[in-house]
Order: sequence, then structure tokens, then C-alpha cells
Amino acid sequence: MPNVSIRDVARQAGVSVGTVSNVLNRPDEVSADSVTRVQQAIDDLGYVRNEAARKLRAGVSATVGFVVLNGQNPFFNEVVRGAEDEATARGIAILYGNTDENRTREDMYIDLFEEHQVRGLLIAPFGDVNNRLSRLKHRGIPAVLVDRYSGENRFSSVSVDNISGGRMAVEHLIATGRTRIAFVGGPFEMRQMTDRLAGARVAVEDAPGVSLEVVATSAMSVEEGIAAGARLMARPARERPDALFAGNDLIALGLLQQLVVGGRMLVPDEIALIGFDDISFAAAAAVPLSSMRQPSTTIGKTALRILLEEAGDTEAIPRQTVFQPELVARRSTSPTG
Amino acid sequence: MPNVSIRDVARQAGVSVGTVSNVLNRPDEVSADSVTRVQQAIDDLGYVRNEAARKLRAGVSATVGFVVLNGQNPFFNEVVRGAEDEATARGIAILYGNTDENRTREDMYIDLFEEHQVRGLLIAPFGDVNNRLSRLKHRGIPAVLVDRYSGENRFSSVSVDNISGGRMAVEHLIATGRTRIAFVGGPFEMRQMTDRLAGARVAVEDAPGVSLEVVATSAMSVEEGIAAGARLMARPARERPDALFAGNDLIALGLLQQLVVGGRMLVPDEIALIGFDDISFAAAAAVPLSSMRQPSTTIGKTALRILLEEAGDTEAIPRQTVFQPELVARRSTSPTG
DNA sequence: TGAACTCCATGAATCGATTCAGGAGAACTT
DNA sequence: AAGTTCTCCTGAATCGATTCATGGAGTTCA
Repeated sequence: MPNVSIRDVARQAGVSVGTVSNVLNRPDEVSADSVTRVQQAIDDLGYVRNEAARKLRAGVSATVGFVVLNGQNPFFNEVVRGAEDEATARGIAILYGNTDENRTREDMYIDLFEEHQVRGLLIAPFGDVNNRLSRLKHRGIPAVLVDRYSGENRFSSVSVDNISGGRMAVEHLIATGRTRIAFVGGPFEMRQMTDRLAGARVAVEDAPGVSLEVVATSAMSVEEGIAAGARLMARPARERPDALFAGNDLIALGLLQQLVVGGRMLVPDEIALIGFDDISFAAAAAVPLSSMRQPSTTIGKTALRILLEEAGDTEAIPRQTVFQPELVARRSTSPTG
Repeated sequence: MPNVSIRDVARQAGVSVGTVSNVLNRPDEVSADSVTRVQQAIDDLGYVRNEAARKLRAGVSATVGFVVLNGQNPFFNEVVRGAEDEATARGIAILYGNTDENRTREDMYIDLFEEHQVRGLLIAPFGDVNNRLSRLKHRGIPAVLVDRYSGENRFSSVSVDNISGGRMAVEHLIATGRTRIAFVGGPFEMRQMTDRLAGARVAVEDAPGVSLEVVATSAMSVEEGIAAGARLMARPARERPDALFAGNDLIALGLLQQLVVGGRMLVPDEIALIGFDDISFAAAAAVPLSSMRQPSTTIGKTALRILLEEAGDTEAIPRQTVFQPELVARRSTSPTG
């Protein structure tokens, strides 16, 4: 029995379509008798509400878009997971798009989700999306930036204090006796990276006798970490840093491989290593990886909650939610000796 | 300028709404002049098509649902990525749901996506979803099973030959000189796991003098791999297997950690290790991990393509697409000595 | 010239849920 | 008993894109 509409339910239950709609949307304004009759009819006919019609008429969508910049990074999957939980608890579905750090794809998804009349957009942006998002806002589609602080205050955002995180990571390295530190990360168009590096610089400036060098990567991936690790290992042992702060855990895992491959196990005695994000693979690495934990699912949950609030109130004032990252010290940064 | 409708475009361009619709959907049936005038009006007004209205009237949806059983497993993210590419090329958006191997969530997502009138459903199922999917099919919503062979032939499926994969993995272990093999995996409600184990059994039966033991895990996760690894390492060295075949790469990575932790580096000399899926973390592990590669993005692409074909033709005969996994031998299974 | 075709444009009807003005009937007031 | 208030229900109008029967204008051909 395909295509059971509210009209069929109304007929079956012997009430009007308006009543059926009320049973569905505000059952307390309907007599108990009608509610049970309509429920019965719904079960008998196997009625399923048509979201398209609902969206069209009510103008309110039960869909939220989530545009993620790297679907291969477990961190973002955890953020999505948090948003998902919060969404499904409200009967909202998530349209998912992975841009793979590609501006064209990013634009494409924003447009696509606009066509789909999403209730709002969560986005971990890669490029500069302010103009596009402003346009959406104009049309009543709010956006919340995820994992990216919105400096201009045009949009709400949920992120982590990357500067402070970078500082804490390097302070930890220094506290455990390291002095020749390298930051391995990039690309530096990404705000996350520049902030983490800036934090690292602060920590180093406060510590006399500690140096910081920068090893740039072109992506935040395991592969780039491996490549950077190979470059470091190509140096004479004397010229290598004694501690590495990786821009994120993927890079850190790549580095780690190069530092332990072939059983040489330089970590942690000769070189300490700390990452960022604390993805679940970090704890499970060959040498359990120290990392700066981001509250990933909480970020997702919070972002979704803020988004829905703003969807209800177009005049809402953008607010920036910033969590503090937390140092998770594991074996990869055990003190030397 | 919120809420620009096709009617506004028609007025602006000096044509009827029917013509605007035709420009949008079959421009070749419209005069070149009208096309440019309408295009101009669309640009001027910033018109964006309303998917809800389109879906309601045309009954055709530009949305596909993808229900995944473990959003934390990079393998599934790669499958999603494949489907995504294929979908966006056609202007189709993906509703994403992660069930986390939980039947309630699985049911919930199927219902939710039905309400959303998806054009079809891709699902990597956990529980028995045949009845629910049949219901959808009745309503004109086809489903394609992903990473799961559909024995009954009620639905199309795209998967990998797990039996053959299991056999190849163990044959490889045997060929590299191992004789005391353990399969580490579970839960065995999952068809993937039983098939891989069955394949392993076949390989062992053909090889005199080779034994196979089963170490059960309660999930296909890194954590379970670590736990199983700890149990194995608690045994006296003599009683340990000399080769491990992990049910998937997450389990393998967990095992690997326990086998190399503290610099003891048992892999590959004392114990060989092979996983399944060949996720990108496998190649980047401390000891690069041998694995049975699944063509993950191809699986996603193929599944989506079949789904769309079936959405166009309700009488389509279900077809089972089975790929062969491919052995990727890395250091973790180098021959001993 | 007129019949037969093409080519295109028109605009009302339609999809299904929601909304809301209007009203029936019961209950309560005075 | 008449007026007032409540509680529920009704059903037509509506959202915006698509469809399709209708028909006007221009071509071709006999």
C-alpha cells in the first residue's frame, strides 16, 4: 500500500484532515478519543508522514546539513557523531558532505544544502565561506562554524582554544625535559594550524634555552606525517629535534611510524611526540600517543543545539563557544632517562 | 531577498511558470531566447530551487540515505566517500546515519529516512533488516545492502567475498611459514566475521600440520583488539600462536599495539599479523600492516549506481555484486628469519 | 489558400501536510 | 433561559515546483 496520505488516515478514522494533523503535531489539543482513533488508523494503514509536504507547507525542515572538511579524519567523525545524537533525539536527519579540503566541493555542498532547505548548516570550513553563509542567513538558514573560531562575529562557532592547546602541548614537552622542539604541521591556510603553532611559540618564548623549528606539511594527513618523518630521519641524529609537536594526530601517527619503523623505537627516549585531537587511534598506537584532547562529541552536540536555537530565532546574536583542550599524557612523551 | 519562487522568476523574465520549470528541467524543449531570459532572471533574483516542492510534486527525491553500522571505522568512511562522489555528480545529497551496531538506532534511521522520502537506501546492516526493507520497497524505495551479501536475493548487494578473503589471508600466513594460527575477531552475529573465519578454516584444512584457534572479540574495534592482544600476551611465549588473522584492521591495530608495546617488537619475527579492509591506518602502522584490501570507494560508487538504477525501475531484478579482496602484503607478515 | 505540422508557451490542477477562521455543542454563569 | 466560555472539530486555502491539455504562431507542402 504505497502512498497513504493524511487524507486516507482521516477517512479511515472518521475525522477531518485537520484533526489528523493535530494528532500528529499537538496531540494535547485533541480529545483522547480522536487521538486513539487516529493512531489506530495510522497503524492500520501504515501511514508515514511525508517530510516534503510538511517542509513545503510549514516551511520548517527536519534536516540539518553538516559539511566537514575531512571525512577521513576520525576527529570529525566523532564530532558528527555528537551532532547526530543530538539531532536524532529531535527527529532531525543529517545531510552529510565531505569537502576533502576542496573549495569547489565546499561551495557545491553549501548550494546543494540550500536547495534542500536545511534548517541550518553546521560547517567545518576550509575556505572563506563568510559570503556564502551570509547569503544563507539572509534566507533564514543559520550556520554554525565547527572547529573554527569565527572572529568576525557574524556566525556562531564552536571550537577549541587552539592557541592555548598549542601552548599546553609545548609546555608539557618542555616540562618533561625537551629543548629542541619542532612543530610539524600545515597547511598554514588553516586557522587551526596557525593557532596551534602560535601557542607553541608562546610556550617557547617563555622558556629560555628552548628552540622551536617548523616543519611544514601540505595536509593534515598520515601520509604527510610519514613524509615529514622521513625528512627528519634523513638528518644526522645530532641535528634532529628531541621533541615533535604534530599539528594533529594523523600527522603524529605518520611521524610515529617513521620513528619506530624497523624496531628503532626512538619514541619516547630520544624523541618525544605529542599530537592534537586525541582520536581513538592515538591511545592505540604502537607507542601510545600523548595528545591534546578536544571534546569532539560535545563540540558536535553543542553546535547542533546552538544551530537549532538560531533556527528558531533569526535575530539571535552570534556566540562563540570555546572549549579548552586537555592534555592527555601517554607514553610518547614520557620523560627521558 | 528570501523566498524567491519560480513565480517571481517567471514574472521577472516575462514568461509563465511552466516555461521556467522547463528551462530548469528540460532546457532543450525551450527556445534559446527564453532560456537566456530565464537564466538572467534567476541570477538577478538569486533564485534557488525548492527541493521540498519539487519532491512533493514530482515524487522524485534528490536524496539518498546511507545507514552505516560503524561510523568510527575508516573503512565505512571510504565507502561513504565513494557513494558521495557518485551522488553529488548527479546533484543528489546523502542523508547519513551511523547505527553503531545498535538495532534500535538502525530501525530509527530506516523510519526516519522513509519519512524523508529518500530515493533509495544504502545500508550496511547490523541486524536483520529484511522486513523493514521490504516495506520500503513496497513503497517504491529501493535498498542496496553494502558490505553484506544478500543471500535471499530480495535486495541487491555490493560486497566482498569474505570467505575467499579469509582463505587468502591464511594461505598467505601459511605460505610465509606460519603453522599456529589464531583468528581474532567477532562478534559472530556479523556475517562478515563468520565468513572470514570460514575462509580461514578452509585454508587450514588444506594445510597439514597447521592449526587454527579462535580468539573471540565482542566488537570490531581497536579496544577489543587491545584486550584480545593482552590476553594472548598473558600466555607463556610457547603457547602463543605464531600468526594472527584479525577480523578487521581495527582489531589488528589493537593487537599490534600489544605485540610491540614497550619496544618488544614481536611482529613480524615471532608473530605475523594480517588484518582485513586495508584502511589507510594499516599502511601507516608502527609495523606496516598486511591486510586484505577491499575496494572501498568502488563499493560505495557501485552501490549508489545500482540504487539509482533500481529507483528508476521498480521491477528491477536484485543483483549481487561481489568483489574479490586483494592481498596487500606488508612488513607485518614478512617471513620469519 | 488552406491543411497539416512543428515548435513553444501558457496556466490551472496537482502533490500532501499545515494552518486557521469558523462553528457545533457542552458546560458554566448569572 | 439567555449569554458566555470552552473544548474540539472542520475543511478550504496554502506552500512552490511540475505536469499536461490547450492553443497560438510560424512552416511546409499540395
